[in-house]
Amino acid sequence: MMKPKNFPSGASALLENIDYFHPGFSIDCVVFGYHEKTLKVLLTRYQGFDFWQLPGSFVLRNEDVDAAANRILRELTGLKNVYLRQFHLFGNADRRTGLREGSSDIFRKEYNIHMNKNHWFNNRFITMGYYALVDYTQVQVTSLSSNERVEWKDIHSGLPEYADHRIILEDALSTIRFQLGLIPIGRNLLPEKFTMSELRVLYETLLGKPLNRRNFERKVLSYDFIDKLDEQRKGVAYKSPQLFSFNKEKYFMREIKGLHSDWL
Amino acid sequence: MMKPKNFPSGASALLENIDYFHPGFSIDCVVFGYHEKTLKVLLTRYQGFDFWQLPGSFVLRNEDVDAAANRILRELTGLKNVYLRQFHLFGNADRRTGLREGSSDIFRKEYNIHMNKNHWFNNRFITMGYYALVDYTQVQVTSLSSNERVEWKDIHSGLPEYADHRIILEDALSTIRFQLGLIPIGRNLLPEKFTMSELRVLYETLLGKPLNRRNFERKVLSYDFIDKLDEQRKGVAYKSPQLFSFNKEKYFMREIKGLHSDWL
DNA sequence: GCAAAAGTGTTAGCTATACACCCATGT
DNA sequence: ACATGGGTGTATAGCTAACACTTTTGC
Repeated sequence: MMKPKNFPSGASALLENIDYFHPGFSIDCVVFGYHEKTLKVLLTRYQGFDFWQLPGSFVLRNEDVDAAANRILRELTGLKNVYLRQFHLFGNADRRTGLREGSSDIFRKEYNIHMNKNHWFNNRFITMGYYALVDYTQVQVTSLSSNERVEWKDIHSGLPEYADHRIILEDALSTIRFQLGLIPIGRNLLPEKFTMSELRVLYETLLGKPLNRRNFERKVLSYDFIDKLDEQRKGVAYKSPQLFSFNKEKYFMREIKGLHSDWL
Repeated sequence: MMKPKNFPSGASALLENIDYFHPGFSIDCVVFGYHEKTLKVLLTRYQGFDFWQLPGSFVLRNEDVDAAANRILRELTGLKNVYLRQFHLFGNADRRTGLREGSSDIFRKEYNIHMNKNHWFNNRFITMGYYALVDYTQVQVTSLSSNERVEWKDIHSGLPEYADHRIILEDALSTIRFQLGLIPIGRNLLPEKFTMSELRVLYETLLGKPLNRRNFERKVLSYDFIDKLDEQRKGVAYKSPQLFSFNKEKYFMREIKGLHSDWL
């Protein structure tokens, strides 16, 4: 039962011995990316299962829960220091793990999971929902194990079908939509350098409505966390647009204080 | 190991058999009240322990986590339908339960907890932090068990000393301060009917700064979730002030949409 | 009458919104 | 040349913030 040193950084070890993990608890991650004017989410699919689910994992017995979420993201996308936040705990009494239903006998055999009814693995799971915002262009999608596929799915077409994962995703979505007007969003979803139009279209996509070009620019610049660069985007059609980037310190301050910190 | 019917609505049964509970997981509640222009928090103290802690509990194996939080609040305050929200999951690898350190041998003996190192009770705990906003005047403080004391403590003097409970409380506080400018707060902390001054002083207390009387009233009324009553507070010194109350439907809408739903 | 709190009006300055116009570039 | 997206100016309506004045009440 003692955990070996350096164990495990890859999730292939996930079920090597189920008792290395904190009992009855899991993490589910909703990883958002933005590409070609659409919002994407990373979904995974296990061999032998005919549905997509949110990437998730268990937490090691001696691992911080937040660290476990970061581990999953690193394994999944190759990225460190991802923007990753808790958004909701899903603790319904009838929740089950993703690995036990349908054709999950495969897993039981392969990973030597006992069917003891009193073992935590065969009982209710509490799961913490995390959402992540990542730069689509920087992500290298990697399967956590050989019997798993990971893909970017369009938020409007490919949705997870497993258990309550659809609810978890919806909840993550409404969380970021609510946050949109409260804290700055964009640094994590856009490349380092971006044009004002790209930022605006991102907001339009998330809000689902068109925004006034002129007024958007004025407002977003008034918050003073975006720097105008001495550079333009080349090789595009029509007039070369100005490039901007986020000022990390000022952006970070606004993340903490919120955009409406001056209320009363 | 099977859970008996109707078990337990009182926390005296809490440790009757530790395996009735979801392993390695607990709830901590930060219950805020407002009285005599100060913010208060409910703390508890177990017999044989020389420190105050946040009220908390385990979750029954077949109980929704949110339901468990509501159960604690009901037992503690006598109130149903309390404003109660998740705010953060505390999952550091070195977290321990509140019942094992110091003079906790009392508990081990009394409740027949085995010292088996592999038992979840003797390992790391993940705890979900909930905060509650309650009407101080409606609360009947009740101890969860005979060997426990529960008291309202001033937020600036009496602070919990157990483990990371101070951090959890701080976190709850900064959460409600942040929310203050985003969603309406007050309905749950104030009595049914209140004066504009009482509402303003509540905000001043939470924000820690004085607010302009005239402009506060105009702004808060402009949000249109407060009804002016045909009634005045009687028996107070000086001019009788106008009474107001929250319009439940409109208030509820603003809770969901936020005060800045018109952003862009 | 006076002090204290309540109730209400005014104004200068700022922000939001809508719209207008010109510019640069690839075809 | 012209279509398309980029860059910038402006005028109006509405809101904020600061302050001032009046009213009511208990002592």
